[in-house]
Amino acid sequence: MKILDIADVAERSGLPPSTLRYYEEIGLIDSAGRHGLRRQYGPETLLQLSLITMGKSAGFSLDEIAGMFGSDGQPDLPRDDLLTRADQLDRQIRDLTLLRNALRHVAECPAPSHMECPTFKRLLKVTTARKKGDQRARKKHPSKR
Amino acid sequence: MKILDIADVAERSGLPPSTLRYYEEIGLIDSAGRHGLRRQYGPETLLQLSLITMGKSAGFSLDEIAGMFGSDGQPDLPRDDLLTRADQLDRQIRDLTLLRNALRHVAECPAPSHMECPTFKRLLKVTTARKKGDQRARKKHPSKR
DNA sequence: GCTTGACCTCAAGTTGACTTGAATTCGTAG
DNA sequence: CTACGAATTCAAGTCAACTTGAGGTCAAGC
Repeated sequence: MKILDIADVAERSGLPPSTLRYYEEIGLIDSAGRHGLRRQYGPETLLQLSLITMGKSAGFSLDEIAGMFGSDGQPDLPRDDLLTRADQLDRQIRDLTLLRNALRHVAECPAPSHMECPTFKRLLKVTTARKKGDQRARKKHPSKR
Repeated sequence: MKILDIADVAERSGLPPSTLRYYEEIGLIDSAGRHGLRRQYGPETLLQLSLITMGKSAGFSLDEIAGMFGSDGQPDLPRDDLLTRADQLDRQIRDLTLLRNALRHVAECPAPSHMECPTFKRLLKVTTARKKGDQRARKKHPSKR
């Protein structure tokens, strides 16, 4: 079964057809052809959609994701950029881990006020030490619409 | 130095004053008072802002964050909910780790086409196996605006 | 060969999270 | 006491990422 129509892809990816059309419109994915009007997709589309979904949950914008993987799904960034992204992710993973620990902690800690609890404060202190220069750089590449 | 005015908080948190006002407007934070018109904040606000920033980077909406921590910064969810959130985070951390590994891999792998590379495909396969029931449950708690 | 249902297009609407701008109000330095 | 600069309010604007709706099209089953 090499070819999937939009309903199949929607079903398997969990994304509504409108979103798939939208992603195609902004050049994030490509359809393999049409059956009548109906869009048909190759199986690699499912992988691309996984990448996109992962990227989104990583906090990347669709624009940034489009920058990481061309519409053919091939990563097309220079090595350095990819590694920079990976480092960003490392930081984010650290933060999430912290947040998770904080949540688990407050779920178990019997202290009446968590802001008083030394463990909790320690958890927070780490992330509080974030400087102000770290806003995500706005990339303004010519929107390909 | 117990009390900070909005400029200090902006400086230390890295958030613009407009955002701080906005957060206050939607009930996410509270100001401790005014000096003339100027908002003054207690030091705990900085911690709350860290939590908010972490939560955002974890992909939570401001509404959800408001649900996790009351405007006093005290977590006020039942234990079970907190643990559920923590589990969500675990999954997300797994995904991000995967994505990071994928990025690092393609930065190093010499294969001409990554979609052919077995290592890359294996990395993707894991997340592709996501079913469709997993949309984040829309919580419709009465927006407190 | 006609109906039907799922898909199509295109424009417009929505939501969340802010930002911007005009007109106004203070506290402080001179 | 006046001027200045920074903060204030409130309405409106912006941006990304979709969704919705009206009106049209097709291929497959009957």
